[in-house]
Amino acid sequence: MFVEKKSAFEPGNQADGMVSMHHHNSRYSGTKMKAPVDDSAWLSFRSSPRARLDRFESHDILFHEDDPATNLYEIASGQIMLYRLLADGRRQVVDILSEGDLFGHSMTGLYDCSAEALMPCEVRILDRRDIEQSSELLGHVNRCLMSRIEVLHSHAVLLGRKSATERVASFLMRFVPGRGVVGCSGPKADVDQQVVVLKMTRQEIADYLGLTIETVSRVLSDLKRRGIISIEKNDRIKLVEVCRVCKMTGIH
Amino acid sequence: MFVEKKSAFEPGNQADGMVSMHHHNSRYSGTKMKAPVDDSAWLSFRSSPRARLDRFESHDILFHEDDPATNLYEIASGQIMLYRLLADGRRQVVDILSEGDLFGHSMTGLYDCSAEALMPCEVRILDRRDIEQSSELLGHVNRCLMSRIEVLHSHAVLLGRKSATERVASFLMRFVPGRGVVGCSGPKADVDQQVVVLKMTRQEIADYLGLTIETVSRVLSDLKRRGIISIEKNDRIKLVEVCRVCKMTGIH
DNA sequence: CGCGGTTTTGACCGGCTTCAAAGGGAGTGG
DNA sequence: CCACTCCCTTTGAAGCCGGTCAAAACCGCG
Repeated sequence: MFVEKKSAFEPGNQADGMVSMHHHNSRYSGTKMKAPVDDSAWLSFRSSPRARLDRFESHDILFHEDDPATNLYEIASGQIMLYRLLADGRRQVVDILSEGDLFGHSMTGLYDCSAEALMPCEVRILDRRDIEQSSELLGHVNRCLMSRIEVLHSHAVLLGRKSATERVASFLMRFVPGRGVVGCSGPKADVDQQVVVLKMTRQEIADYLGLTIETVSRVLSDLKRRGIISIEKNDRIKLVEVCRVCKMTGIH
Repeated sequence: MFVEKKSAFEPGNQADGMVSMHHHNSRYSGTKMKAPVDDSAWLSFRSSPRARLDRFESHDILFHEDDPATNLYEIASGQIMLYRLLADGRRQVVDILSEGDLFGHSMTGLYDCSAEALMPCEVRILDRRDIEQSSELLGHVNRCLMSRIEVLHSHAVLLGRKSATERVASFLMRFVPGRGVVGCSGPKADVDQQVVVLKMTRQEIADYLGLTIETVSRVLSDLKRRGIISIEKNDRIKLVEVCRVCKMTGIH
């Protein structure tokens, strides 16, 4: 079975410029992308019978840190977070993956982090050995890994050098199509609004941003008070003026 | 020209259990490594005339963030740091690379960070197009990228969730062969001592650990006062008891 | 010895965490 | 339909860790 990639602007649920985390494809994340790449070999491989499609519900754990790394996964739909734990229970969410992203690699034979579904997900389970044969497939895996590395670099900057407000602003921008992680292509239309649907609890956001739940909450309240966002329903946050949020990320 | 990988314990400069950053190969970083992998194709490719060997001095900049990503590099000897800057000058060192590590990949056509030599380095300049042909070569690149991702995950935990002391302890352990980044294999001998030679200034260490220069200095002074380390010469730090440092990393 | 750089130390401050309590929303049962 | 519970989120008050600013110490070098 092959699940067609959804556009971030399909009709129906995008009337007011809304976008959910669900629809944002981050595989080749963002705006600066080079020449288009031929991934036809990958497309036919992933839809071949060798790629089993599996389903996970919200908060299902696909694997734990230190489990034997048996599978390689590709997200067909939904979002997965990867996290690590310290011995005393401190948690750091190290990455958030979307449609098209690969995960479950390991150098050591053991997964280096845990993987948890942030929402109902469809996931393809792939066989490493199939991939190792073909340079086209390996090329695709390569590009996915490189993309991950660039995102992890951004995240290191966020965790190491940004203030709480800048972190939250960056986090919100992450879910604005074409303006997240990588770069800002400027306002897209006259109405520079965007509704972001967060499929993460405050605790998960905090663990991703290296903050506490209280700080995340306080920053969001503050942004609301200043009229920069409006919180429509705890997990639905409207960016009243995307550019203003963008300017708070610390990048510009 | 082909530079043989050096053992961390070659005779001569290792008499007192000293190890410099220089001799620590982190390519397949650490202890948990799975089955040995055949990299003969890579070894012969890298020593072919297509791989030009280049030399950089300490603090030479190989490329800047947003430069066109023309080259792919492999470190033959030395260490390179990758960093990103925010608009107001805040810097975050996102990775530190050693012998065997690859860098200079890009999804976007532009480098996503700057690269600076931490010491005199020999670097092989490779051609992407040569690599894209062969699945053996791509497999090697893949493993290097996966290894980077695991290190970046560790670093996210450090930046997001560790105290200043834990960060510095983790940093020091990074340069103890077989006990850094990935895992701790326990004390190696009766004398559990190790001299670490830092080829980074306090500023660079601070920018790597997401701290200020003053905090790094204060933590080191504190560790010295408590007899956990002794600072022989600003860039030569002796870990009096490696296990004690290890226990301060927050991992155990 | 004097100079420029880096590193260390000190004093103070502020942002984020911690601890504690109140608020809100969804689901359940009376 | 409302009361009650549970869990998550928000708000408040206080404390602390690390940042900031400033000065002293150190170190290599001419």
